[in-house]
Amino acid sequence: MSNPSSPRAVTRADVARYAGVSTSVVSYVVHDGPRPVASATAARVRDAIRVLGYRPNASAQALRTGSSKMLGFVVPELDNPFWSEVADAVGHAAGARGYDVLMSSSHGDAALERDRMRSVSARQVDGLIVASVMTRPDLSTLVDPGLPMVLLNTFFEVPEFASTGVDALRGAHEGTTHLVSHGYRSIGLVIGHAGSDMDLREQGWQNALRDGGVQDGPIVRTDFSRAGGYAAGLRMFGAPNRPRAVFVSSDMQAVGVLRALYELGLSVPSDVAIVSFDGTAEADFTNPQLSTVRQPVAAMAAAAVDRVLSQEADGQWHRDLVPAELVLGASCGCDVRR
Amino acid sequence: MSNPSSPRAVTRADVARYAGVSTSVVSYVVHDGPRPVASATAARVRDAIRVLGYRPNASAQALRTGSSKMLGFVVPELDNPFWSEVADAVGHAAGARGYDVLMSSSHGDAALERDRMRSVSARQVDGLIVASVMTRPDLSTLVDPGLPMVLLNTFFEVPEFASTGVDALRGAHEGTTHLVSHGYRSIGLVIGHAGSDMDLREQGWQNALRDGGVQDGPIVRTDFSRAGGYAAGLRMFGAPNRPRAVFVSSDMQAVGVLRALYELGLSVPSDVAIVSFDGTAEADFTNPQLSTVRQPVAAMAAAAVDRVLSQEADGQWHRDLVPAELVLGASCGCDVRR
DNA sequence: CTGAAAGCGCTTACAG
DNA sequence: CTGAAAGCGCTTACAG
Repeated sequence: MSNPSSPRAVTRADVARYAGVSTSVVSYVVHDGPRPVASATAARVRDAIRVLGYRPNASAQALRTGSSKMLGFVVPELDNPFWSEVADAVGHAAGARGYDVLMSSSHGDAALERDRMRSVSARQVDGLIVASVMTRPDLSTLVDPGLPMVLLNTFFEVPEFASTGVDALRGAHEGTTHLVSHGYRSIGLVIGHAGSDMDLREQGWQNALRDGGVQDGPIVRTDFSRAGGYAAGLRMFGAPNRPRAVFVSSDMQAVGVLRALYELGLSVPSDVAIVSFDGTAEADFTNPQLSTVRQPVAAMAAAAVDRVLSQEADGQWHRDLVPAELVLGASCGCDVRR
Repeated sequence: MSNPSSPRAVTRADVARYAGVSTSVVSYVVHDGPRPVASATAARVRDAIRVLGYRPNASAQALRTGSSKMLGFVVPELDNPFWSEVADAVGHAAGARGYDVLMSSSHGDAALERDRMRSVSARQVDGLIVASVMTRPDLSTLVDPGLPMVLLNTFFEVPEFASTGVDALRGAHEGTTHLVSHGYRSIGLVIGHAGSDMDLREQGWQNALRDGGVQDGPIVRTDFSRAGGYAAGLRMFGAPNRPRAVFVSSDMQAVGVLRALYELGLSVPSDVAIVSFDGTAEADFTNPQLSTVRQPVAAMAAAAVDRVLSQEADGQWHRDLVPAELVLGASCGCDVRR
């Protein structure tokens, strides 16, 4: 497919010829081993590399060594701010360790996710990081035996698979407890669709209410999107017995709730107080600024990369649980500048 | 680096052995050519492939054929909503044509961008799509001769390089003219830092004012970010002679301007009307919804992918100019629902 | 219709 | 310290 008239790329043989050495020596210089090279010879080789603009052919290296120095990252949607922050963080963490990242979007579809995992793994990636769209990933058929794999941002421990995720139970508890501490006695929940198990964010909300001696507020289940939050907001706050506050399971949904409240003519936080979950950059710039339970995206990504690069495929598995942190804006009713 | 105890991946030789044919025949079946295979034989091979779970080693294929079926995409920042929408679109467009995408962030740094381009190109990508951080990319030293390359989202024609970009002059003109048509006679500009040339969005704003018989409004130059827009907003609207309306060069900046106006106690659109540029999903959900000049991101990405895949490295170059479209929200003062 | 063989560009054990 | 050679897994021209 590449242009037939294009000049052939510079190979190790060209460098060897130019420097008057064997091809082995070129490799020894490039990798600084495994055999020693006389410094004068090495200097000649380095010169040739510079002059000719030689860079090793990564495909040949991958074929020969069995390692591509690439990681695969399968993500639900790259155009969702939360996921794009995660993708950026994965790219940073991988880059810091000398790895490039092959990113692939599953568009939130389980079948496509499986497809992308297989296709990425055929590219000889050294590891696979998957933000699965499945709540409890059915991964028995997915895994390429011997390919290190880590699930990123799972809210549950997934037996037999390495996984990294936030402590959502604790985070949701903290966010909801904050609303309780403001004195609100009626606190609703807008929550994304989970699988058969109860979402830990819902569990955390419920626990916090009970711990605070507050009755369960209304629940609206919806998509994890701005549009989903908007629909949920109209439903929850268009009703006569609207709650005084709400905990929302993602920033994107909270942005939709804000729009709904705006249209309904309700003010935040004086009519309705909000705490959401994620801590994206977008939440820092809503009006008013969202109080939100921040997922430590950079730490999660780094943990996932480290885990996948150090993984033993010997049946051991680990769960890296990272802590969430409540970041106060003005939407909860706190007396902050914004 | 891969696990030493991991089972060796299935190769073509395993399939051949299992099916009782030569390795050549396996390839013929996989690719449906170039030599014919008896249907009974082909069926046996397909069976073996299925049973063993064989997938061709992409590194070996890339080495042998010179084509990796991968495209490289170098992007300033993956966690910026506009760029993540572009990245998603590039992924879609490439996937539809059978290509995976190696994404790499330059973090807005020209030196790093060069570095990423070189590293991606060493991976035998079949083409390189670059959203350059340079206003007028100095690419003479960057290009890998023979590697098809396309610049994405350049606002200028870049001689000697294939490029794809939006018709920003026309788009900015249309957005500003819309403000003029609302009757506003004082229309400022918040514009990102460009290079030495005048940004076409600034030019379009200026042309529209002059065409409409309106005096030039104040200009504030700032970063292409929410924080940049916020600072610009405080400066432009905290002053006594604030303009009645403003054209903002990106949605992210407009989000920052909205925050500044919120803090200043000014209402949109009754005190200040806004039209911005980009048309990201985030702009659809600000309060009020931003009126914005939408870049057709999917079309741009598709054009860039098509161009890079069809490129002749024969010295010809093209510019694909895609049209922008004004999407009306409520921030301009239009009487729409939101 | 089928198969043996060359060669893509590397790394590295081995011999000198 | 240096180099000739094997082999990673493929594709495809060539021979049968």
